[in-house]
Amino acid sequence: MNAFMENGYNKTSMQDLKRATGLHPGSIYCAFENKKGLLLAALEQYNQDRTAELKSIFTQQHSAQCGLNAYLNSIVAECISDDPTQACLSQKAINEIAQQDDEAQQVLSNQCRLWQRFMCDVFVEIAQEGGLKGERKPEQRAQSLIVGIYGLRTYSQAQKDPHVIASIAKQLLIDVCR
Amino acid sequence: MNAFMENGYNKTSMQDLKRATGLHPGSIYCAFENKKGLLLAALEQYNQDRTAELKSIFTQQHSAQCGLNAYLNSIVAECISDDPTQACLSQKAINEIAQQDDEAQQVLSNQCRLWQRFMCDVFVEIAQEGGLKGERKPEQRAQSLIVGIYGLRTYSQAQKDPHVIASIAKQLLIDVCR
DNA sequence: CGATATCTTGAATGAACATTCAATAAAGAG
DNA sequence: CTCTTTATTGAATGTTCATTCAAGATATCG
Repeated sequence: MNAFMENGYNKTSMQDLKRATGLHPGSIYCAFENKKGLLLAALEQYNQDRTAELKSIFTQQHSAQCGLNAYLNSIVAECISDDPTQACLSQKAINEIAQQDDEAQQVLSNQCRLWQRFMCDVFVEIAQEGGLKGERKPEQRAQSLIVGIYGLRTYSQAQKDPHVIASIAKQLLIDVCR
Repeated sequence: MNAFMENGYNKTSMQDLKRATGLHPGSIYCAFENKKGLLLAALEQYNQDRTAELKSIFTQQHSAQCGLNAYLNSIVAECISDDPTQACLSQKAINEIAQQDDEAQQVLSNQCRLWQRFMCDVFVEIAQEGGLKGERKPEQRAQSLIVGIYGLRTYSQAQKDPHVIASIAKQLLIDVCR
């Protein structure tokens, strides 16, 4: 995961992967068939890790509203960080290889759908807490939120001003709960 | 530009570039020094083309409000398209190499800033037309718009439902003019 | 036309690439 | 302890990569 996050898929050589995994080429090919197989496994693992982290953030807070706020703060922290392993592997993969590889595209598409479903449930909860003003459907709010997060991650690589990133995230929270 | 858009930077070989440009390797190296030089030139050219197109969309409409609407529609059309040359080279480059190469990062950062400045002017115009409800600063609106467009482009590679893409864009327009 | 400068050509280069495989080691079964 | 199965190793493979360069073509100018 870290190797792919740092260099992207195409720039990551088998030698990088050998170093990152501590496995010899033969073992990697035995376990994952080829380089793409290892990527798919990394995407799977990454999604599991992030899903667990996501759920943990929300259960740690005493309301869905606070959860969403904490979640966005954690993303802002990642965007501001200069550590390449704080980037989102899914997003990098979507932009680099979704267009080139159908299998990867499908995995990423499913992961995105699951993420969206989770966020949708969050908005249902926030609605029950009375935290939503308008009458937009939770599905649409979840869509807008995810689009906003994708956008924030891209934007922050071009303009790494912490204050700006934080203020955009704040506005996103407002828009998505309006 | 097309070669880099289709394959990304790292996956594009010198042979691809030879085919795409009609130039022999020696000529490419004579004119652009190396592969990265050609990328930088492509980014420059792409930005010029897109800037001209952007301005043309807005001058073709009789108000900045209509211009923004037409602009978002054109982006939705690109997102929905399956043609890889309709993708945004800047966005692909930001996600693939901004982190890896300082020179490219700086070029992309500048281009983003110029785009944002243009959009900021658009919002000043829309305000004069009375098309904005709240009191957010035009700079912040431009930021949110750009973030939304980046996000839309990423999202559309994972979920290519034309109806969904269009509805997200519609909501983005609403949020950004609120 | 002749001389000088510039541009174009594409084969050659060595490095780096993804992948394979026979040899070796370890683990498991009887 | 022996035999069979499974996992590990890392050098070897052939390919493809970005880059170079001497030779040839074309343009420039007196």
